[in-house]
Amino acid sequence: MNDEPKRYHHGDLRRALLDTALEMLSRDDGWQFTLREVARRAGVSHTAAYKHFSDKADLLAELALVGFERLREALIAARPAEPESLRVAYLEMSAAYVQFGTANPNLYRLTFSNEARISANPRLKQRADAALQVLIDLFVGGQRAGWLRERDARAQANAAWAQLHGLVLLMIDGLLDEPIAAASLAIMLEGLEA
Amino acid sequence: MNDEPKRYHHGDLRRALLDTALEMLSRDDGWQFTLREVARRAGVSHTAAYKHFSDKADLLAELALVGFERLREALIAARPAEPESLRVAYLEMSAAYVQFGTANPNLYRLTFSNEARISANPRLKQRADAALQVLIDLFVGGQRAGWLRERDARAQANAAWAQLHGLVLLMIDGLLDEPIAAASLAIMLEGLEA
DNA sequence: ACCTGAACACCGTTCAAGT
DNA sequence: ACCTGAACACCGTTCAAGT
Repeated sequence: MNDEPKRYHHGDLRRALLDTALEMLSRDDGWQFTLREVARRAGVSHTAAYKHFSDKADLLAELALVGFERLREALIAARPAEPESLRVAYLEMSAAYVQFGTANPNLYRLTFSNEARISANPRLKQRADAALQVLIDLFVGGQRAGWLRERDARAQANAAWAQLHGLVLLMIDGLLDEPIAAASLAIMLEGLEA
Repeated sequence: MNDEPKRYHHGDLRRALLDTALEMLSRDDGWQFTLREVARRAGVSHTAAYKHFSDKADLLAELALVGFERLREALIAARPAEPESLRVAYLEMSAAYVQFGTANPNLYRLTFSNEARISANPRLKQRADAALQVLIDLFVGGQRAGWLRERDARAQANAAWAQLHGLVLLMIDGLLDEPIAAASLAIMLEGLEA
C-alpha cells in the first residue's frame, strides 16, 4: 500500500521545511516568503514550524548557512586543479561566483540579507569566512607562483570579494549587464596581476 | 496663538510622510518599516498615505530616489576642484562613497533593496545612472590626464562602483572591517593607475 | 480635495490541547 | 515527541463616509 495519508513527516519536518523554503526561493520571485506559506506547502500547520525553529529569523539563518555553503562549493568546483596562470584560475572562479549569484538571486539575496544577523551569528560568520577562504587560497597560491603583485593576500581577496558581491547584486537588480560585468572583472584581474 | 491642533498638515502630507520615513531610517534599525507606523508618527491615519502614494512600493521608490540623489551629492562634494592626481581624487571620492553608505545603512540598503524595482522604474534608473556618471566623469578625466590605464572608462567606473557597493554592504553586514576595506580600495586604485 | 473608521485577508508568535 | 486550532496583536489595502 502507499501512504497518501501523511504520517508525521517521516520524522524530519525540519528538513522538509528547509527544502520547501529552498524550492520556493528557486521558483518564486522575491526572497521574502512567509513562514505560513512554507508550512502550507510542506502540508503542515503553520505552528508546527516552531517545534523546529525558534522563529522566522532562525529559519532564515539556516537558509543563509546553506547559501554560503553552496557558494563555497561553487567556487571550489570552479578551481582548476593545476592552474597554469592566475588569469585562468581567477576568471574561472569569478565567473563561477557571478554565475552562482545570478542563477540563484533569491538565495543569494537572502544569504546576505542580514535578516539573519550574519556577523552576530558565529556559525554564519564562520561559513562566510569559509567561502572567502577559497579566494584567499587562490591569491596566496597566485603570489607564491609569482602571478600576483605582492600585497596582503587577505586584502586582495577581500577586494575581489567586494567587487564580486557588488557585481552580483547590481546584476540581479538590473543595473549592470553581463558584458560590462565581464569587462569589470577583467579590469580587476589586470590590476591584480604582477 | 500657536497651532497645536494640527490643521490638515499644511497641505503637504506627502512631504511630511517622506520626511518621517527618512527620519525613521536614520534612527531605527532596519529599513523595513511599516506604512502604518510612518502614518502614526506623522500624526495621521494610516489610510491617508494612499492619497499620496499608490502603495507602499511607491513610497519606497520615492525614498530610493532620495537615496540615489544624496549619494550623487556626496560624491560630487568629495570631488577635488583641481585634482593633482587620480590617487587623490579617487581616494577622496571612494572614501565619501563608503562613508555615505556606512553612515546611512538603512537608506543605502533601501535604495538598493529593489523592493522598488529599480531597473523597471525609469526615474530610479535615471538617478542611479546620474550617480554612476560622477564616477565615469572621474575616470574620463583621469585618462585624459594620463593617470589611468587606457581602458573603457565606463567599464572602469562600473568596476569601481561594484567594488564600492560590495564594500559598503559587507561593512554594513559586519563582514568587513574598516582597515581591510581601506586596503581593498588601495588595491583597486593601484590596479587602475597607469 | 483631503482625511477617517471599519472591514478584509493576511502575517508572526503563543499556548492550551490533542495523539 | 510532534502536531493542531484558536487567539493576539499586528500588517497592507480598499471603500464608503465625513469635512
